[in-house]
Parts: sequence; structure tokens; C-alpha cells
Amino acid sequence: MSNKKQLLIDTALELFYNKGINSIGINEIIKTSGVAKRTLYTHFDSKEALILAALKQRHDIFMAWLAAKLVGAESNTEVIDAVFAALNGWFKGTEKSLTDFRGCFFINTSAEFSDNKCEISQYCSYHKKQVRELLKDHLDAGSSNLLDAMCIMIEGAIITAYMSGNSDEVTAKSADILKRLQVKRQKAST
Amino acid sequence: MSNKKQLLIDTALELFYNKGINSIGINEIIKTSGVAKRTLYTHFDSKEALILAALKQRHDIFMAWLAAKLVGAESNTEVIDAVFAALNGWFKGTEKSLTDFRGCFFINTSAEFSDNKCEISQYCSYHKKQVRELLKDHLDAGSSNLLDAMCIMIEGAIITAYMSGNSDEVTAKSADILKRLQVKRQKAST
DNA sequence: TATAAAATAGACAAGTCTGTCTATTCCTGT
DNA sequence: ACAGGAATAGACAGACTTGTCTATTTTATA
Repeated sequence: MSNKKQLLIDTALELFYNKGINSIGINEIIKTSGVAKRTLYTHFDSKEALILAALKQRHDIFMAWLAAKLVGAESNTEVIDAVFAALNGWFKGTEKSLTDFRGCFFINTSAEFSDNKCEISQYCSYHKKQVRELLKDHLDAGSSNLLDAMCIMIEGAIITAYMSGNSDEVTAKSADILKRLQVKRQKAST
Repeated sequence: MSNKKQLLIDTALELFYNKGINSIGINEIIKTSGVAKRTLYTHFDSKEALILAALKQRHDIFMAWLAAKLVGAESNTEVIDAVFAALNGWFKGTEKSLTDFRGCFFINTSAEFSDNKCEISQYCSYHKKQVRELLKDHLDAGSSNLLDAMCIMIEGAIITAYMSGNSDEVTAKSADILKRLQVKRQKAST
């Protein structure tokens, strides 16, 4: 991939994530990146193509980040702790690879594109499915209820942290709730 | 309040909620409502003022709807059931006063306005706080952990239902999780 | 060193946006 | 009946949008 193409994707992701896709025009992206408009349209057919490339880039970064956080988490409880400790770092802006927290790029983008059949919205849903798959691979077999609960809690934690701003409390409580379920479900299944 | 002013608010809310605020221009609102542009600017100083009026209208409708759903719910368990049965109706589009489900207007709007100090973002946070207060009033005294958990689960359920589309499953699981906590906490506090 | 690909600046088209303005008509209360 | 406020249609300003185009320069490779 060309240097310029990657620079455009990086710039677009940063601006789109921080300011919202509809608030950022092509002209701002080329001005910030210092790349000529003609070059942008050589590499991308349209703004939509650039948006999709930025979403993919964020997806790759996010998945790599989350996968790294899950290394070594071998029990359900360890996964819960690892996930919400990681989220807390994200919310507080201390996770360098994710940059400053401005909510979930995929949730935000879904909110901006109302047609949920369009490729952009579909990609946002795809991202959420992939996160779920990654978590599933780290939980004990047969933990589907915990997986469902964890996915719901993660979305709730992201929104609550973004709109209320109390990261520590939200992540601690979310992890606590899931661990309580975990204990109960182990008892019940015995 | 003038007929026209209310008509403008109703039209703006419908269009903003369904298509996103940045995707809807003033011209579309006046065309849909059949109101002259001059009239709009007589009643509202700017598009932002109209957005705030639409947010307030949605807030009032939503709070009245939720409050009605909570009438008669006197135990924590009844509140949990009432809330998630109500959410399920919302997600499925059977709650007439809320119109077809397109996610939470306040979450979506927060996603579109990146400056979280601006009046619009502040109002979205305010809405979430008010929902929390309403729920608090219906839960038993001293249920603050349940209240926190419920608020997180509600946000998670909204996002999950919107992005994945499986309303029944999400609401059933969310309610189930909270009820399990409830049982546990009652035991612990005895 | 020659050649082809890549990138450049920026004018331009055609459309959108918010908000202002004029000039006219409608409606309501006294 | 009449005055004053409310609403009307729509032109207009000025700024912005995405995307195209030309003409030139840089860069990399053979």
C-alpha cells in the first residue's frame, strides 16, 4: 500500500472518530494530511470508500488490541477481569493504540448512517459480531449465557462511560455483575 | 404555543430521529411540514434551537412513556420486568408514542455532536440522568447497585438491539441477569 | 539516464447548507 | 371593519459539500 494511501486512511480515521463522519469533509482530510485531492480520488473512488477503509483500519487496530489484552486469560473470571480492565484503560485514554476515547467508532457511525442496509452500517454490525467471536474463543465452552451478558454489558459500559464520564465505576460494576452471574451459573450447572 | 411552532418541532423530531440530525437540513423540515422558512426562523433562532426543542420533546414523550410503564411496579423484580418488557415493545416498534425504533435519539445525537460541552450534548446527558432518577424512585431504598446495573444494562440492550436486531433475546437476557443479581443481593444483605 | 507512475496545486462544476430578506396575504381580536 | 401580528413564497448571500479536471512536478525503477 502506498504511503499516501495509508496516510489518508490514518488521517481520515483520526478526524472521523474525533469529530464524526458527517462533520468532516474531504477538504479537511486533504488539508490535514497534506495530500492532494487528486491523489485521494486516485486511491479511493468516493468518500464512502474512504470511510470504509477507516472503519476497517479501526476494526483491525481494535481487534489486535483486544486480542492482546486477552492473552493469558484462561478462565471465565480472568476474561471478565481482562476485558473490563482493558475497557477502563480505553475509556481513560491510556491505551495508546486506541487514541483518546470518543465512544465506539462503530456505534457512532451507525448513529450517523440511518440506513442499516448500507455497507457502512453493515460493517459496523460486522465489527460487533467479530468482537463477540473473539470473546467466545476465550471463554469456557458452554458459556453462551455469559457471552451474551458480557456483550450487552460491554455496550452498556461504553455508552455509560461516554455519556456520563465515570469510567472506573462503570467498568468495576460491570465486571462485578458478570462475576456474580458466573458464580451463580456454576452452582446451577453443578 | 403556536400551531406552526409545534408542527415544526414534531416534524423536526421525526426527521432528526429517523435520519440523523446532520443528514436533515432546514429545507427538508420546512418542505415536510409545509411551513415557510421565515416562520421557522420567527420561532427558532437557529437550527440548534430547533434541535434542542426536538430533544426536549423526545425527552418529555419518553419520560411520560416510561413513567406510565412503571405504574404499579412496586418491587425491584417488578420494576425489572416492567422496564425490559417496555424496552422490548419499543425495540419492536409496537409502542406508538415512541414511533419506529431507530436507537436512542440521545445516544445517536451525542454521537453526532463531538463537543461534549455543547448544549446539545449536555442535554443528552441530562436525559440519561433523568431516566436514572425515574428508575431510582421506583426501586426499593438502598438498591443503588441494582440501579447502576440496570442503567448499564439498558444502554447495552438499546445498542445491542439496534445493531444486532434481536430484541426479544436481548431484553429477556438483560432482565434475567438483573433478577439473578437481585436474588443474590437480597441473600447477601440478610 | 530514460520512462512511467505517482503526486502536486488548485480551479471548477453542480449541488448543498443555514440564515436573511422582501413583499404579500391571511387570521384574529376588538 | 380594521389593525397588528403571523404566516406565506421564494429569491438571495455566502459558505460549504463531493468529485472532476488540467497542467505540472516529483519519484522510483529498469
